[in-house]
Amino acid sequence: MTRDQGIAAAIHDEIERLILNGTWKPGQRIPTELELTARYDCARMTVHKALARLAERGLIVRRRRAGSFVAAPPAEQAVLTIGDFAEEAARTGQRYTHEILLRSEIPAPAGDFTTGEPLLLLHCLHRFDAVPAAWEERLIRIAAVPAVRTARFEREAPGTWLLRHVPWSQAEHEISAATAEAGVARRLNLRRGAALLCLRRRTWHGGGIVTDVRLSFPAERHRFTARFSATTEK
Amino acid sequence: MTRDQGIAAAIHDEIERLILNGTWKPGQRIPTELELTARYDCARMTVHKALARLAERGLIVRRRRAGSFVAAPPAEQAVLTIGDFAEEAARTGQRYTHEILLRSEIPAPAGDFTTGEPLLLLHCLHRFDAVPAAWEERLIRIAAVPAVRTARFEREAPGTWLLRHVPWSQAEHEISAATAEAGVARRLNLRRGAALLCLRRRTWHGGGIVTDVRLSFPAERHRFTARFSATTEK
DNA sequence: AGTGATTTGTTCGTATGTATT
DNA sequence: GAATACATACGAACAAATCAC
Repeated sequence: MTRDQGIAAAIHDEIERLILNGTWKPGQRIPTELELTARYDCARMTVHKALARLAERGLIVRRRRAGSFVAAPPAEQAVLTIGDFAEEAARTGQRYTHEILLRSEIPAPAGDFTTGEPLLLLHCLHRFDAVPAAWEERLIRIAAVPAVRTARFEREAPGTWLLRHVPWSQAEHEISAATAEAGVARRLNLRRGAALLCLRRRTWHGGGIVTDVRLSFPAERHRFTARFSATTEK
Repeated sequence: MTRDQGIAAAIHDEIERLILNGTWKPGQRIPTELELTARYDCARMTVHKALARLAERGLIVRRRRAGSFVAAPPAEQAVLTIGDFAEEAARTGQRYTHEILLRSEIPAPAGDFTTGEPLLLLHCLHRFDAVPAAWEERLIRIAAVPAVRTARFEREAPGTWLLRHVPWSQAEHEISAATAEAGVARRLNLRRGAALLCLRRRTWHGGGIVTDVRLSFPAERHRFTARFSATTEK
C-alpha cells in the first residue's frame, strides 16, 4: 500500500490502481466489503469509506445485495479551469493590464434578462505585455449587484471584481470559434476574418442571472487546456 | 432539511445552501463539529461526514484546531463533457456516419511518442445527416493496442472503438481555434480561411501514450458547453 | 408470490492520534 | 506543555435493497 495517509486511503489507492491498470476490468465484480475487511485486516467501516469514495468518483458502482462492480469507463470529460487573467499573466511572468473602453447603462434586450431592466454594459480590452490578448463584452444586471454602479474597475477587471462581490455562483460556459468582424479585429489588432476563440459565460446567483460575458481571443494567442483522469489527485 | 437520503446528506445540503446563498460568507468560520452535533442532535461522525464532503468539494476549508471556514469562491472551473459523436447525433435526432479516408502504419515522428515506434495514422470524416461535421486526424500507438491492427472501424469510429478497448485512461485536452487550410477546408466543405474549432486530445494508459487525436469542427456547426456550479448534483 | 440470506448504507458511540494555537 | 478541534479508526447495530430459492 502506498500512501500512509491512513488505511482507508491506502485501500482506496490500491483498488484504484487495480482498476486503472486493467487488472480489474469494467463490469467485473469486486470483493465484498467483508472480504476486503479480511484481506486488509481492518474494520468494515474503513473498507466502506474507501469504496464509498471510489463510488463517488465513478470508478465503481455499488448495488445493495448485488455487490460492487468496476464501472464502465466514463464518457470523455474534462475539467476546464478558466483562469483569471491577472493570475494567468502572473504565472507566465507577463504584465497584465486592462482598459475599460465602454461603460453605459442600458435597458435589457430580450433574452436571458428580464426585458427592460437596467443593465451595465462594459467593453474591456485585456492586454498581456501591452499586446491585446482578449476582448470582453459584458452585461451586468445592476439589481443583482447594486455596488457595480459605483465600481470603477480601475484596479481590477470586471470579472475579478465580480468574483469578489458575488460569491459562489453558478455558471454556464460555451466555447466556440468565429471569424473576427471589423470592430473586434481592430481592438485585437487582427485582420478582419482572423480566427477567434470565443468564450461566453453566463453567471447566476440565487436564481437570477448576474452577468453575461463574451470573451474573444486571437486564435494563435490562446487555448484552453484541460486534463482528465480518473486518477485526479485529492 | 431537504432530502431524506440520510442525516449526513441533509446536513451537507443545508450547509451548502447557507454558503451558496451567502448567509455564510467566504472566510467566515462555521460552527465546530460539536456545535453542529448539538444543533442537529446527531452523532459527531455524522456531522463529520457532511463536513468532509463539503471540504472535498471545495466549499469549506478545514484546519485542525482552527476550525472550518467557508472557502473563497473558486477560480472559474467548468466540467466539459466531450460526447461521443454517435451519442450526440442520437440526442439531436440526426444520422451519424463516419468514413475512414486514410489508414497507414508509420514510424513515430519526434514528439510524445518514442521516435520510430510503429503507429497507426487515421484520417476520418464525421458526418451528421450527410453534412461534414468534424475532421479527425489520429495517431495510435500500436504497441499499446495491438488489436487496432485488425480493427476496421466500419461500425464504430476509431474514438468509440478505443474507448471500448482501452478503458480507464487519462487524457489531456486542448481547445483552440484556427483557420482552415486547403486540405481540411475541402474535407469539411468550407472555404479556405474559415474558422475552425479544434480539439486535441492525447490519451494515456498505464504510463504510456495511447493515442493523439486532432478534431476540427466548422465554427458555425459546433461548440462546447459546460456548466459549472458548486451545487453539482452527486 | 413470498421468505430468507446477503450485501451495501447509515448511524451511533468511543477511542486515539495529530496539528495548531 | 496544555487545550482545542479536526482526522481516522474500531465495533456494533439496524435499515434498505435485492438476489436466490
